[in-house]
Amino acid sequence: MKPTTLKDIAHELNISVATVSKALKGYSDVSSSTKKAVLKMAKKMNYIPNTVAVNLRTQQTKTLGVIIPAIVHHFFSEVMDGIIKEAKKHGYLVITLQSNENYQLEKKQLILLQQKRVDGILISLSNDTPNFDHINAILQKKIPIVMFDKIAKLVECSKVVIDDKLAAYNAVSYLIEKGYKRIAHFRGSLNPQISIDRFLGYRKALVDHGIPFDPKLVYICDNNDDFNDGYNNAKKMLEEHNDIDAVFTITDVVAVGILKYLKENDIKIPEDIALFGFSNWFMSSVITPSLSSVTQPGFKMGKKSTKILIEEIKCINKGIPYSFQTCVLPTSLVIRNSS
Amino acid sequence: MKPTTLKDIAHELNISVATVSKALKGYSDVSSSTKKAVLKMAKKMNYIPNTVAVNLRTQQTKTLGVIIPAIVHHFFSEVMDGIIKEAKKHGYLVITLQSNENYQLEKKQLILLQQKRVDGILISLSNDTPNFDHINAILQKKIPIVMFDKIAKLVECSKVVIDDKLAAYNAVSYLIEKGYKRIAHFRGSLNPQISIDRFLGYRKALVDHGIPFDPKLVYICDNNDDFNDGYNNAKKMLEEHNDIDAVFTITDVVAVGILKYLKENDIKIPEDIALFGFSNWFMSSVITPSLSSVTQPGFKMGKKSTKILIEEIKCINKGIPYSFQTCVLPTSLVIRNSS
DNA sequence: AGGGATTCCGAAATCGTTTTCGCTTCTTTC
DNA sequence: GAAAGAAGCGAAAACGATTTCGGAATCCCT
Repeated sequence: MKPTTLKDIAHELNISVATVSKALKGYSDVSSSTKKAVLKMAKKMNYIPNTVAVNLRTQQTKTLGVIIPAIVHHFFSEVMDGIIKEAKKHGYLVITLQSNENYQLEKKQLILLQQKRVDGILISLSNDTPNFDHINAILQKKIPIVMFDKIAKLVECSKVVIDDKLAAYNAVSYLIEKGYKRIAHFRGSLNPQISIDRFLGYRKALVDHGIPFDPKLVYICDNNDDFNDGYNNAKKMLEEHNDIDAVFTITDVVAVGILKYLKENDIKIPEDIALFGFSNWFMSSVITPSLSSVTQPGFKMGKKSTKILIEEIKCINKGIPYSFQTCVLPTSLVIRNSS
Repeated sequence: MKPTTLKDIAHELNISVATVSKALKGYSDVSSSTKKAVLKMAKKMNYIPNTVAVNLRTQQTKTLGVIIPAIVHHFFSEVMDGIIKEAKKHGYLVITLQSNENYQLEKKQLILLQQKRVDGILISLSNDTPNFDHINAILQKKIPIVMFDKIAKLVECSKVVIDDKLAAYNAVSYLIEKGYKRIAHFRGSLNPQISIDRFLGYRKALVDHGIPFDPKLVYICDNNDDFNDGYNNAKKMLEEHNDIDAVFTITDVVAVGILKYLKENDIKIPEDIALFGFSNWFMSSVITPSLSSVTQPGFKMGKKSTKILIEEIKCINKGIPYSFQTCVLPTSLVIRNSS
């Protein structure tokens, strides 16, 4: 009924627990005959080591904690895939927590992870995280944290990101070079760095190409419902302006919302209004018209973040110092029929 | 540097570890004055209980293990959302593992979860899982397992599913009633129950409506690449038959693959060929033409599975017997422009 | 004042490992 | 044949909590 323990094996073999443990772990001070006997008995009794006990003894859990805003999101599920696969490669398990874009919850989840004594934490910040004391508090306890995607520039830890500003700059520059002149921007919430950076890239592209920046052309999508944010703001935009010829959006789903509204109102894409999304969701390649977008390497981001985190954990275990790194993953433009 | 322990608090207050523990846990045999002092000191020293030690002592981890084929999948990410949220409600954390549709890996992951001493396991089987000994082995150790979506009917444990056969039956019946007569089926791998059931529903609908079942109209999509499976088999189908007027697919992405091929070849949907998908991905509502589909309540499935699992864990802890339940979640047809 | 009840606290066992250190026993060597 | 070295094993401490049980101190009551 109860799982087999070392003690059970030791008792069965009339030897000590210490010897059993050492035999199983390949210590050299165990004769090959007893080692063989232990191995055999362990298999016979279907021994499965109790990780909880091991964790307590070794003071590490071989477990990583992950906090993301939401898992039902193509990008984040790709990141999770990368995290889980890379962690597995190094013998780590991962506990997944969601912040639901909620600061209070994010704080609670961090405490939970500390209780669980995870060896390290991966986090992508929630939209309404106003300060980073909760992150710094953990860092200062020497628990390594790697931030990805939605990061805080001011926090001193390793980070894995894309160059959001540059990517946005390139996308908008492409639109401009294609001849579009009145380009609106559907941005995200005001807080997150990615939202700020993509906006800055948008603005810089305009200015650099001699197009005046008009704040009235910037719409904020911050209801955590990208599709309807896009749809509703598209309506609003068309009521307020009749000269928009392109829209650059914070993410593909917003663009799809716009697309829906435009099609319903017989506005041609890209002839009347062009669209350019961000993140390159699978969906974007199959809708009509297909949506131009910026690739955002979620899987790689997950893998790289995890790799860095595990390296840092290793350093801490060995007591050797390490320095924080910021890894910027490359992006590219995928040009499709919407622009 | 090291996290505060009960011993640290006890030492600081010149009382015993036992008393500190009891004070923190609200035992009645602690005077209110010392309780107050302990609480204060715990806060001052920023005490965070070590779950690993608690787990070892209490012999449970308050952790659930989840094994799914892949997390990068809209349906499974919804399930995960449901699982994580329901688990959190009951104070459980979840460890996510992927089987990559691989039987060997699935087995290994199960062992990992046992090592971790999770209190219960949620699993959706991989496509190429040929037998269920590995599942039964765990069940017989009295570790509760709840299967969802891709289940094994023969395994005796609780299950949460939809009625795949009925849902498929309804979808195909709808097509027939709409006047479609030569209806092909793009099915999944041969192994999984859901794939079998949806096929059976398809066949029964034909037969019940007096349409002969033609095995030549069944195409197998089993390359773990739904989109291209749909695309390539669509090509094949059109080469082999010229009278198909509708296709019912195992999942939406397959249908989207077909859709792509049909559009490339100027075959009108639904005039020439109608399409009916399964799972109702978000994508299906925004592509052109929008895709009819069967709703598959992923979030609910995750929640319900977790709820049942935690109930079973409770029963085990209390030593009261329980019986396995099979919960069949309702589905419905979403009729859109593709049929 | 004496007895019983109550209140409060702590020693110690326990969960299942890992790892150090010391103790035998055996082998080798001159 | 004695000293030195090696080989093999086990006792015990430790990780950080929980919980039982018993003891000491205080209280109340006649």
